[in-house]
Amino acid sequence: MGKNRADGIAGEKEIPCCEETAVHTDLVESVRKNMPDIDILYDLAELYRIFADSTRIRILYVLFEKEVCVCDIATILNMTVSAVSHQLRLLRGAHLVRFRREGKTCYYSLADEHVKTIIGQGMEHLSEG
Amino acid sequence: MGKNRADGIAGEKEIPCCEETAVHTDLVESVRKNMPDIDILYDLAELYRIFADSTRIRILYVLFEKEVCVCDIATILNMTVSAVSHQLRLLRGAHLVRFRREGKTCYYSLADEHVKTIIGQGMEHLSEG
DNA sequence: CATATACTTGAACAGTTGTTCAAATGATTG
DNA sequence: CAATCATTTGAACAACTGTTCAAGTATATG
Repeated sequence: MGKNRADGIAGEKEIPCCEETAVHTDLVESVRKNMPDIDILYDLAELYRIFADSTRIRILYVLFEKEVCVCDIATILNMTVSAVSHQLRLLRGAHLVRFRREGKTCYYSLADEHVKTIIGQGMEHLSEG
Repeated sequence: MGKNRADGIAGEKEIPCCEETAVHTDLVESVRKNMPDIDILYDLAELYRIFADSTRIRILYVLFEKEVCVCDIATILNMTVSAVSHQLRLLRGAHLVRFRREGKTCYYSLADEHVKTIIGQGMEHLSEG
């Protein structure tokens, strides 16, 4: 459901639609040519889903500062270590954060600059709302 | 729940944490200074939630081409008009698409360039995965 | 090896989401 | 104003999400 099942792009020739209007072949073809494969779009949606939670964004903002351990993130954000760990697992799965173990302690840091760019663009969009 | 309730940033002075490690005052202060208000983070998460569905991304890719009516989007993407309309309402609410009525027909188009930038950055992140 | 610490993992629960179906608008035409 | 077309809206349902709680690793230390 939420996940989504692709049905690809339909139609072939001129598709009569809203009577007057019609889906023209060249538009369908353009879309077909420029839209990435559904599997990629699925991964893309999954990537944005990771950003779609303020807890995870707050964790990322902590990591903007420096590399920190799970326990410190929990303390700073006033959350349980367990809740933080669950979220870090998702962030790790999306390759948004890096992971390093030093003795008993696990340190997390930002994976790359895209995180900052994506969040920056989002903030820009909001402020121009 | 999913939505999220902010608890702000905790602590004040040196917070002993993982015994050896400690949350230092300057880190807490840095985070407090650089992290936007929770209400803004909430809006930001809500914005990404809109991108977090491949159906909506497919709709945006159609709009990358040109301004189209609901019915045409439905035809191109092989969806019901109703499903498309529901998603367009969300996209409209996030100011990601613009809306124009001409007689019986409703035309939709991209609101601004941030949409393309955000999707572009996401695609870049994926391809460097 | 027993204990303690730092963290991860799994199950469970309430809350949220996307689609479908049916009914309701809004605008145009006869 | 009745009929039709393009679209929106509301209720309902299954599937998914984030947190909590309890139990499980992994590493270090006595």
